[in-house]
Amino acid sequence: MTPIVPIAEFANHVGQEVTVRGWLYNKTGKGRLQFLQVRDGSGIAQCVIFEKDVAPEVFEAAKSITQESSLAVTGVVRQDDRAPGVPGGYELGVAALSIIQTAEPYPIQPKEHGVEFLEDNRHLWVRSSRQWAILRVRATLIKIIRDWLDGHGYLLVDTPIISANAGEESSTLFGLDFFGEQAYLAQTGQLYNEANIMSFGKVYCFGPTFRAEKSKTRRHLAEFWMVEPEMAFFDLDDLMAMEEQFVSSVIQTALTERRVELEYLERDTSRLQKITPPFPRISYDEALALLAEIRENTDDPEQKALLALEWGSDFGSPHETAIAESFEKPVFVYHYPTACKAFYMTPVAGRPEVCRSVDLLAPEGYGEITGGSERIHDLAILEERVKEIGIDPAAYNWYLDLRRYGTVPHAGFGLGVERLVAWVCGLPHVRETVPYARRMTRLYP
RNA sequence: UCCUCAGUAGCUCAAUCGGCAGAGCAACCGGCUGUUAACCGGUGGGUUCUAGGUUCAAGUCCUAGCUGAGGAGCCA
Repeated sequence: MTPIVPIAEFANHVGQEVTVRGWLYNKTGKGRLQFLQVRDGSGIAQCVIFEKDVAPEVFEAAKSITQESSLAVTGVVRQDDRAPGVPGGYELGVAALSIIQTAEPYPIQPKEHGVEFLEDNRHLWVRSSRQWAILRVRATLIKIIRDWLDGHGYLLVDTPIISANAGEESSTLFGLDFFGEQAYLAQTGQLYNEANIMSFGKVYCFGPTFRAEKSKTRRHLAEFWMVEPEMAFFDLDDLMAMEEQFVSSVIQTALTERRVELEYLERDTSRLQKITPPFPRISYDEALALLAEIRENTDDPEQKALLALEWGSDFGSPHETAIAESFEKPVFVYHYPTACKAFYMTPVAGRPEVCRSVDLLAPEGYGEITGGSERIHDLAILEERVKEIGIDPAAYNWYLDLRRYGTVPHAGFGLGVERLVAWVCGLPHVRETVPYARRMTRLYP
């Protein structure tokens, strides 16, 4: 028996006879010479079959094998610069071939397809090398995020996905029947994080979150993954300092660990390499002034209209993009108007119309990548805010309790995994950043 | 919810002024010893999104609907 070797490790097996088990990704023939591109999950390798080198039935099988048939090939690994693949540069000189199953005509070809067709066939599309590369980057980013937090004193504390809190924005929640009671799929684990920091100091939750918003844009999913760190004894400055270390480190590590995949995706990583601390920081007021300046300098009347904004409104997508494009690195925008942020964000002392919140806007049009704030830790102020917003204090009794029993200043933020993956991979749409996207128009497969 | 655009072969698309439904790829058959989404020759493949309407004649024009895409709002 020859050893079964992952394609990714071909470089360590040059001159040795090995077996690869996998699927036929693509095939081209030149008469008495056949090229099979075989993928095994770790990579894609070209397997070369000369008619004179193998038994007639093996060559016949190689000629007639269909795309995505499952197979095992045995042969000697050799270095050859002409060999395509991932990582490429090595190929297999085939001595034996066995077909496990001959695939029926495969719907996805190595060519352009429409997005609806591809999403209908997502269960097959995940095999495509581009999707394979993206999902490997995604898995690595998640691992790096967790490694960084675990290595910096944060404890993973899971928060519930089924939640009773109607709270802030019930229109954007997915409802469900919980043994006769109205329940909702979680939008955030943050309120539970605030309880957990009083036990563990620094925590994070990492899981799927759900928004029933009828959003149809390249940045929105109905089900998306979010990591939410929350820290006791953190103020807004601590928060920004932590975020820039965290985000920079995650990106730099991903560039190293997934170099091959990002190269395959033809991602220009030069801009990502510049993502190092410190990040620029501007206030909401300064951001408004910056937008006004950008409006002054543009001749495009459409752009002028899009960028119009009055004090007190939250930024839309065009504003975020324009602000972010003014900087090479991600930019922090802090002190947003209290009215356009969540009720639990701390008002600025002496200026309660703005709050101690901060969003991180990614460059290259990827928009808001994190959103966070210093939370209200004073019971009286929080009770007042609850009253102002008009939500039922009874439903938040446990949350208010946290301010009754040893409250401390604290802060936290949420980072959207899909937007991070899209940014790192340079993708135009978040639909490709998650294995099975759930969007307003997409529930199957 | 609003704005814009689109729907023709398995896939990606064409079809002039309203006048016989087309190509490439895929599939199938044949050829080719270094292909990179190979190439060359051949074969089969259609409820033109749906329902009405106008017309001698509708993929094309009109009305309504369905589905999708991009954007806005909202957000990570």
